[in-house]
Amino acid sequence: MSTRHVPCCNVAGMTDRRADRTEAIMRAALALAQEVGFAKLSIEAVAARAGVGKHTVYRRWPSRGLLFLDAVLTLDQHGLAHRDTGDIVADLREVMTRAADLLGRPPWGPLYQDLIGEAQHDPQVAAALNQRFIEPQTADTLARLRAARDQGQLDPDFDLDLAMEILSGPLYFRLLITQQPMTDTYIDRVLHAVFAGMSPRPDKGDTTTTR
Amino acid sequence: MSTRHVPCCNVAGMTDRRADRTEAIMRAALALAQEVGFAKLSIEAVAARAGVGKHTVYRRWPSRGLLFLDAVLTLDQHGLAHRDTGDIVADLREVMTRAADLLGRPPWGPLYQDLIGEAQHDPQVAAALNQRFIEPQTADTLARLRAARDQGQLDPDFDLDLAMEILSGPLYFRLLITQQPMTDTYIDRVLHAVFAGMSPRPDKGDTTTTR
DNA sequence: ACGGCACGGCACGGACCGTGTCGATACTTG
DNA sequence: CAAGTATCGACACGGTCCGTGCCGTGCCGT
Repeated sequence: MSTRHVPCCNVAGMTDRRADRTEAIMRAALALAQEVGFAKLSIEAVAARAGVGKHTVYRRWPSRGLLFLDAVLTLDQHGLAHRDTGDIVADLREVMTRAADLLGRPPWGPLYQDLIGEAQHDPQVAAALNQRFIEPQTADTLARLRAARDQGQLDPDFDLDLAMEILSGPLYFRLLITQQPMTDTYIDRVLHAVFAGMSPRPDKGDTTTTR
Repeated sequence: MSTRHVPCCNVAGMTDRRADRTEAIMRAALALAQEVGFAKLSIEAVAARAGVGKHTVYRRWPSRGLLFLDAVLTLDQHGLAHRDTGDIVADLREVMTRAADLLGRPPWGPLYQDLIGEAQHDPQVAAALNQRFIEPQTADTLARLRAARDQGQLDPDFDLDLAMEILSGPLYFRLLITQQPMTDTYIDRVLHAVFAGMSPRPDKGDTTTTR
């Protein structure tokens, strides 16, 4: 009874045959999703591609959406942690640029988009996505903002939570709604808007407009 | 050969039997979607509920997603047009509040959420949603912002496009990602952040934080 | 050597898909 | 009013995929 009844995604520490199948299934799901998109992703096809019986998939994941979530969240999040160079805007810009590159462009962009789409239909996917990706990410951003405020770079009553959502919101709006590209200049515009209005130093820089 | 080959949703001007079926189908789709959600919405069930053959559905809509789009966009958009009372912030707040009520709460909230979710999988739905709802809405917002700038309420180099996306983005972020409610106080915080930083008058008001 | 467990393969009933056919019905045209 | 035509509902079809049950096999620890 060593590794039994582990519901899903407990890759670390599994040296079993079980771990091999789990990884094979996720890899197959990822490859197929890139080829045909999540909408046409079937458990049957994933199992076949992974060289695995359907049961082996169903034993691990209760739904197609949660399998897809696990597969997509294998993406490398290392670049999305904030450094502290002392310059809050530069540090935020670095992560925002990397996030836009990673989540807004192939190969991960369309998958991430599909994942959020599925989260709109399936509450379990939505909850897991928040818990396993969004919340850690926002916590990191908030910590960096709080450090900047403590260092006196931001006004003491700077609204950290709101700033985080104003930094993220427009990027998600572009990704999910208008589906325009998230360019570096756009990120700069957002940063300028937030930190010209809310920081103590009214340092006017570029107001470059794209359109 | 009068009303033939009208692809879809040409309700106005149809007095045919065709119009009756079209409306019956959309009503059935809407009702079923509210009951079981878009994920479990099948053409068969819609046709059965509408008392209609499947062909009658397929003749009008090429996909389940586009049918759902037409059904959802029957919502009443009247309250989402900006007035011009002379106070840009008040006018924006009015529409934002109404939009949050309409699109963020039952009965339309979950449907709108599902619709955006489907847009992530289906480019046709995404394009149509933008063209038929998002773009008119943003155009209206932009027009109101431009009027305010022309009236001298905003700085001449105020970035209108960006402001629009900073006003919308955080609300969509809450609707689609964190799924937190879009409260009136949150709308006020967003408005304050944008118009404290970008308007010529640094009129500090409420910095009410919810959490 | 043995017992248990996860495995792959296979088959099943069921839900929907998208299409085809057919006779009935309503609208258009002359 | 009558002939013609487009659309309709009903039904049937092959196909895909779902989720589950069963069976024989191979790997595992004991």
